[in-house]
Amino acid sequence: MPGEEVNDSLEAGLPLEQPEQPTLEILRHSAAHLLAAAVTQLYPGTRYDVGPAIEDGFFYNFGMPHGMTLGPSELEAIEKKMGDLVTQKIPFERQILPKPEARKLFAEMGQDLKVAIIDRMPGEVGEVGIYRTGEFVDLCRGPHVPHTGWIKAFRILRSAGVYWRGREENEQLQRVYGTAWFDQDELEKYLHRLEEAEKRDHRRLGKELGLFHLDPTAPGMPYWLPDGFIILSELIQFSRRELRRRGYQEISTPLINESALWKTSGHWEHYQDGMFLMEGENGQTYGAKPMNCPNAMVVFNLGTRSYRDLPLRFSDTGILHRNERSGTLHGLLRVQKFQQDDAHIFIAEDQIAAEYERILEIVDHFYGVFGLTYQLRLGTRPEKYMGDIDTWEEAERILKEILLRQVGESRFTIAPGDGAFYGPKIDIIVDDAIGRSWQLGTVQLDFQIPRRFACSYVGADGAPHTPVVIHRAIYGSLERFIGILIEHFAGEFPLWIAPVQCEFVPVQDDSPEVANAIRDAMHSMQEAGIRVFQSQSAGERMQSRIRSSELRKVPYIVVIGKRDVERGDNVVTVRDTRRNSQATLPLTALTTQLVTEINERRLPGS
RNA sequence: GCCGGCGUGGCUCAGUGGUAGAGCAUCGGUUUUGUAAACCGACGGUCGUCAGUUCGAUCCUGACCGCCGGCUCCA
Repeated sequence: MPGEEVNDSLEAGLPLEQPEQPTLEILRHSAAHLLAAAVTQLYPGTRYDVGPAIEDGFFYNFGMPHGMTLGPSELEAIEKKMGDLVTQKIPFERQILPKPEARKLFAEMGQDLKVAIIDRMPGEVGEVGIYRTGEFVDLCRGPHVPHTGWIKAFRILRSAGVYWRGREENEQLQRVYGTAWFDQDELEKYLHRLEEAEKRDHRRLGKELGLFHLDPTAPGMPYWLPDGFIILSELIQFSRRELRRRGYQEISTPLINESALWKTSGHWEHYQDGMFLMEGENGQTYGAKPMNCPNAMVVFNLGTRSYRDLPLRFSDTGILHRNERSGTLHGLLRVQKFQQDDAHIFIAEDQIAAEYERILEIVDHFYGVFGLTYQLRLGTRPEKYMGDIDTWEEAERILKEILLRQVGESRFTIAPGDGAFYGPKIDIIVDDAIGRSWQLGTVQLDFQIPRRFACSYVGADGAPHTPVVIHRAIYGSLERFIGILIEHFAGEFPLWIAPVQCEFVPVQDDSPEVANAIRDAMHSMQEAGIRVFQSQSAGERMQSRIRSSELRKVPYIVVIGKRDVERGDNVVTVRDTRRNSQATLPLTALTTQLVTEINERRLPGS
């Protein structure tokens, strides 16, 4: 639901055609009007702004009288009032007015926010639509349901303070979010879906499965606990192997650098707010790195580089710190400490397209391994940018061309102003459990920073040239990537990254024979590289242990008891918790099966 | 940073202006069990922090810290 764009042209103008059957979108838009009608009735003097239908619901923004804010008790009253208006079956009445007349109407009602919308409309619009719902009048193109009685299944969900027109320097309005459906059953289903999504929440699963910890003494700076660390290191190991094969060289660089470095790179001027700064002994200022790029420039400059060395690919899985505004942190998905599978690739200008192609191939490979579907997004020149506009436009043109050629117009979007301060970028976007979009990987084109560090290589012509740099991260932030993975798999990870791959449960825990059999079995699986674990807690019943393994989402549970030992054939019964099935097979066969599943990086259920 | 909400034992949550409970987990004992919770008992909290109101505050007020939902910002 966040970041919804409100398009004025949809809000105001000539009314749209009424379809034969109202759609969900129409219903929700009408619900937004109903909400505004309720609020203006309850709180006279309320100024109303915009109220569109959004995914799964609707909202409306209000300028409340006397700086009033909307809390739970107000929301309850509003929902009740809406219910009253529903039973009255008030018709939505359409009217078309010349623009000046509409302006006058809203001005007389003191609805300055509506007047502002009219004033922002393009000059060629001569007439606008007005919808009346009893006393409530809204500037609107519609269409709407015939009357308020249609809005039977709705729920007010929450309120939020939002800046008028999304700009921080503007007045803050009160936004009320709600959801609406055609019938009660669909509403219930939606609320149920929200509950299900909550069970996949990576913060909840992270705690339940002991993957990571966020301590109040280090807000937004995750601790990786043993089981979570296994996931982290498996991902890094996988990436390392793939990158080495593709000609990357790994380096490691300082976490803290003196401000001189940041001044050279431009971070001092353009990114200081996002950095943690500290004093040095002699009064110098140091900053924890928010990005690895300046260090990569230092490494590049250590030697005389030739065009024959390019592309020169330095990967750096460094830990970064970014000082975020409080209130923006969110579990692993928005943090102040994270590790990136970062790399900086130094190339000649004519190598840009080919290198991008190679990188986008890696992206496709990596995301495919996890079964993640992603969107690409081109981020263009931001307000705070470095360098000259011509270079920027050239870079943006190159990236757009690459995207058009590689994936086609339908597979990417453009986010104006979303580029890094040193260059435009192509981002990889993935959704979380409740449909919020997050940027993971990023492939950024940079003509600026190498110039600032006076990087150069000797060209085939014998003359010095400035390299172009591609900053790229495939996972992006490992923290964020793992957060997404937790939700994507609901904690049921592919075997190759599952912290515990196989757990052994004894039927009797007072039998030395059983204990020995388990020890031997575990040993042989460990030798094959499988992460095995023995169920602890003496005195528990087998059922209780199985339950506890299931809750920790252990993929395979092997139960061994006296009967198995007496048979002496090394045949075990394994429970496949993902398929909820059981199989009886020789231990060696089980080992082979798991090793194959790990090596093939098979997805759960495939 | 802004708006709203929340902050009680390791976890999930009750509760009251007279300094607190439950279940799970942990620990001890009994049980030795064949595929999602055996039974009995014990330990455990200065109720986020700091001020204030009050005879007395976990409960009321304020500030701060953290968290949650949005806004803004971003990997």
